[in-house]
Amino acid sequence: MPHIAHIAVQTPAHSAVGELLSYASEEVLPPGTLVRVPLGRRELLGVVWEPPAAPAPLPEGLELRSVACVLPGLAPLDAGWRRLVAFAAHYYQRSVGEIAVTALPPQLRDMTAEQLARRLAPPKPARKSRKSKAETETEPQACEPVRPQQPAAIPSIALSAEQASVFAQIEQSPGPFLLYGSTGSGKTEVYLRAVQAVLEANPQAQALVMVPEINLTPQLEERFTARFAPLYGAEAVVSMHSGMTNPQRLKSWLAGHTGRARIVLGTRMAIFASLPRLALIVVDEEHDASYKQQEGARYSARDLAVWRGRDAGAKVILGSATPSLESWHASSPTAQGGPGRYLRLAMPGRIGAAALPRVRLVDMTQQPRKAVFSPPLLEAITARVQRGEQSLVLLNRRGFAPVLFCADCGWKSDCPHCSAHQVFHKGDRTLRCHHCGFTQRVPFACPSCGNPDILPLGKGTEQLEEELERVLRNVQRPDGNPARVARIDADTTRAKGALQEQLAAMHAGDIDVLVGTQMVAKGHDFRRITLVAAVQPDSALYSSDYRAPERLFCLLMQAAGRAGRDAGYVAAQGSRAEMWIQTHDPANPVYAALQKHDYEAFAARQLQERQDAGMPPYAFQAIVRADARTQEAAQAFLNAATQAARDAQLPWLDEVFIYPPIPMAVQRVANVERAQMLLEATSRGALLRFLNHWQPWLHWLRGQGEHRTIVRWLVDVDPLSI
DNA sequence: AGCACGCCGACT
DNA sequence: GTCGGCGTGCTC
Repeated sequence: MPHIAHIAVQTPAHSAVGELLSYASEEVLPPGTLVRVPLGRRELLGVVWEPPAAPAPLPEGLELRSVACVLPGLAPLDAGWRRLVAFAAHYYQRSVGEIAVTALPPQLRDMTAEQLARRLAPPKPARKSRKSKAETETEPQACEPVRPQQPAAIPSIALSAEQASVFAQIEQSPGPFLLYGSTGSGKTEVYLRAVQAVLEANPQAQALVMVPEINLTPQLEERFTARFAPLYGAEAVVSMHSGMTNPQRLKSWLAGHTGRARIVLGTRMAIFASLPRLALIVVDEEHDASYKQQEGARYSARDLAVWRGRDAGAKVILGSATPSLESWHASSPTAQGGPGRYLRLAMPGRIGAAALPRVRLVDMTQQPRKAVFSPPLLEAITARVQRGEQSLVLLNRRGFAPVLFCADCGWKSDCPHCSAHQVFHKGDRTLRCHHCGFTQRVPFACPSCGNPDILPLGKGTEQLEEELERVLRNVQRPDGNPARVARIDADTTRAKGALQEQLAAMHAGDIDVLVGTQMVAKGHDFRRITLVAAVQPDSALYSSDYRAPERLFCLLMQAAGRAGRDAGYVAAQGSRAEMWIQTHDPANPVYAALQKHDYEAFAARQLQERQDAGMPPYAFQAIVRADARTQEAAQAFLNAATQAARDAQLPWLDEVFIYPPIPMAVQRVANVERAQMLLEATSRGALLRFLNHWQPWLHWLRGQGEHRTIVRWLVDVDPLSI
């Protein structure tokens, strides 16, 4: 007699198809088993789930179909992984199936049982020669951790007193920890030690180490491989990020799932890795916005890390020089004087006694108008080129100019599909919309009035590079060669390996001045930079987003951290590392705090403001967004959704404040109008429970006649920008 | 979301 | 006469 299996499949987030689908199965399939099931005319990957407490009755007249096959050779995904998936689905308002299937390596989705079996089969020795037999005999079993007879000399560095004290606390207490250490204080060494400790304590333990960006994985991999491959074998360290090919991702995933991988390094997606023996999670640069997924299921890998760690009994270390206000708040003593939820561990010192860079503010209201580079900044850069030191110039805007402009008729290079300008890219003579990708040749004359003299308005990295090349043309390095300027942004690093190549050129000293977007402000360890300049950081101060000052402060602190990382080098040069900021508002408290390198004062001030205004982390938010052909239709949907919640008197509604819908900052993208509505509550639980009750109504509303025109709707819990 | 079926315009 | 446009509807 066949059994009923409840399977999580990737049903679309907003379809009427229910959470778990029921299938017939000859055998009892344990939860976590990976199966392929028929759905309509397709066959999909699914995960067997525990039966729901109250099984929904099958729709009338629907016949149960059978599980097509069980994927062979794979242990079921364990209960910890399933709890994580279930929690994320519940918290971020998605279906279990969507989270479960997207958390698996993509290749698994369209692999047949035979293909997988072949993939899992141990590679057959080509020929049974005596030599190869001898080799396979001495080789350890694939599933056993590779352990040399005698542990190789551990290439670890002696810890500073600060590092040692922090490490001792990580050993002694359960965490979670907020490792608050300034750039260059040696946080990575603490991570390495913490990982080493858990791997030594338990021969099966696994550690997960996350970084915010793909770009940062190679250097991380290098350090972890250098430290741990000699001890546990090269197989023991694997990476997981979206830059890998599908076969690579499958390989890493299998290594984690089977326990062969002891250390998994990756970006936010790695939080969903199957790690049956997880003992430690490290979230480096925990403040970074990249940990929040911005499409599909909008999860925060950092927040999930804390949850997963607690659930799995694994320690969690969140590290940052400029922690998110949420984490800072969570690690502060409570109002009653009790300990915070996180244990804060501070490492204020910079390794090697390198002083933090001196922060210099240039008051742009006192500088020649229209100059991108103030004369004193140019002088400072020039002097550094002449001394053979490197400079880094930061501007968060790609292209040559953000807009083209006709002074005669007022025409601007607006994107025809978005409420945004098309950016002028001089390199390939194009106008490009950074929102929808629409690209055109640059017109020879104003398309509106024929004026041949259309002007670039504002500055992008391309223009900075060009201008620096012009100004530094006659400046010589100590070796007599002319100054060399280079640029790193998404445009110059599109080709595979291009970024690594350019970074190598920077490390080799082939570049004197590097212009870049925030891509280069994060994490890279340039030894010979003694000057970092933010040429136009002000715009973030006038943003409507209340998190903008926090983001700006973090970015500038991090950028400042790029300067003078090699104390010996800076001292030998007889100079001091400097961070230059060109601003029209030098009195702004963000810059004042930066000048003193005083994150704590900045955080205290920001938190006070947040508390006064009743904003996160003192309140909890969600956004409901609707996209439609017209702004009216999008807002009408949101208004109707609010009305439906009121009419139905949904539970918890009283605990939630629903703001009226407003157009998004970029109102139209690719000819779709976008509107959003903010929800606020003083209790996370109330907000969540309300959303869970509301969701079916949003589905239902979508099907009602007048709202059929809606392109999509979505919920963003704990949004990062509003 | 896929992937069907279904009913009307310009082409080998 | 077909190829194909995307509107509507269904999937355990």
